[in-house]
Amino acid sequence: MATHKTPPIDPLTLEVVDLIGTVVARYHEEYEDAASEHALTGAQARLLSLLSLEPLPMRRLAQKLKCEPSNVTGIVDRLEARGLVERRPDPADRRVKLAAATAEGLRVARSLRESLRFAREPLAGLSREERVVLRGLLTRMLSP
Amino acid sequence: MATHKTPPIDPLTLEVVDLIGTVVARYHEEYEDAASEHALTGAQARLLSLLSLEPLPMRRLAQKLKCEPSNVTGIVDRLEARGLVERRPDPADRRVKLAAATAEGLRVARSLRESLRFAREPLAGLSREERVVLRGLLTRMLSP
DNA sequence: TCTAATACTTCAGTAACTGAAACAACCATG
DNA sequence: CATGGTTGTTTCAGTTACTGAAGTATTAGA
Repeated sequence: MATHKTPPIDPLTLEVVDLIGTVVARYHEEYEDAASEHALTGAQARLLSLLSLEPLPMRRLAQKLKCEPSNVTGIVDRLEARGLVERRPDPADRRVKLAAATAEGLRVARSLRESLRFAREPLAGLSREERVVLRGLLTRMLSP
Repeated sequence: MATHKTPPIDPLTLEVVDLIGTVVARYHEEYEDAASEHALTGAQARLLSLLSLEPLPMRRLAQKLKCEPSNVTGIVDRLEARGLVERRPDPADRRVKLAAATAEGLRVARSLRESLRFAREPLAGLSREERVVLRGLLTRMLSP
C-alpha cells in the first residue's frame, strides 16, 4: 500500500513545505492588514507599490501583476479616483497610457512599506550569520 | 537626510525579505495554477483541502479561511453544485451544517495535492542537511 | 418560559478578475 | 503612401469573492 505512482515524499521535506505554507499565509495576512490600514485592497496596494518605483504603462502593470489588462483598468480607475495615481500620455507612443503615483500616492506607498512589519519582526530572532544562510538557501531554492 | 523616524533597515535583511516575497509569489502562482487545472478557484481549492481532512461546520470554515460565514455559504454552494462537497446536518446541534467532501471531492483534493509541484521542485536543489537548516530557520522565524 | 446568543442563509453592494469586442495609433509591406 | 495586421487601452457582460446587515432557526441560560 506504500507503493504509488507518486514517489513518497520524506517527512522532512513535507515539514519544510508546510513551514513555507505558513510563511506564505503569515506574509499575506500582514500584507492585507497593512493595506487595509491605508484603506487599500491587496490588489491596489500591490499596484501602487509598483508605481512608487516608476511610472508604468498599463500593459506592463498587467504583466507584473499577472492579470489581464482590462483588469488593471479598473484598479487604476479606483486609485485615480482617490488621487493616488494619475494617467499620463506616453510622449513616445500615443497609444500608451502611463500610470504614475501622485505625490499623495508616493506618500501612501511609503507609509505602507513602513507598516509592513514583516520586514522587521519575523527576522528579528535571526542573527546576521543566520540571515546570510537563509538568503543562500532561499536563493538556491528559487533559481533552478 | 539619512536620519528618519524609521530605523534604517540593513541591506541583508531587505534582501531576505525580498526573497521571501518571491517565495510567496511563486507559491501562490503554483497554487492557483494547480487549482485551475482542476477547474477550481483558489478559494474553492483551499476550502476543499480543509474538508479533505475532516468535515467541518460552516462557522469553523470561516474561521480557518479568515472570512465571514456568509462568504463560506457561497463557496460551499458552488462546490456543492459540482458534487465535490455536501452539507450534512450535525446530529448534536441542529443549527449546525457540516460541510464534507464527497468521494469525488476527496479524489480532486488528492489530485490537487499531488499536482502541487512546489513540494518537490524548489526543494530539489537542497541537500538533506540544508533542509534541516532551512527548517530550523523558518521555525525560529515563525515562532516569536 | 422568555430572552440572549449562536449558526446559517439571504440580500445588497463592492472589488477583482476574465474574455470578447471596439477603438485608436503604430508599423511593415507592397 | 496606402492598407492591413498588430498593439495598447478601454468597455462590457458575466463570474467569483468578499463584507455587513438583516432574517430565520435552534440552543442555552436566567
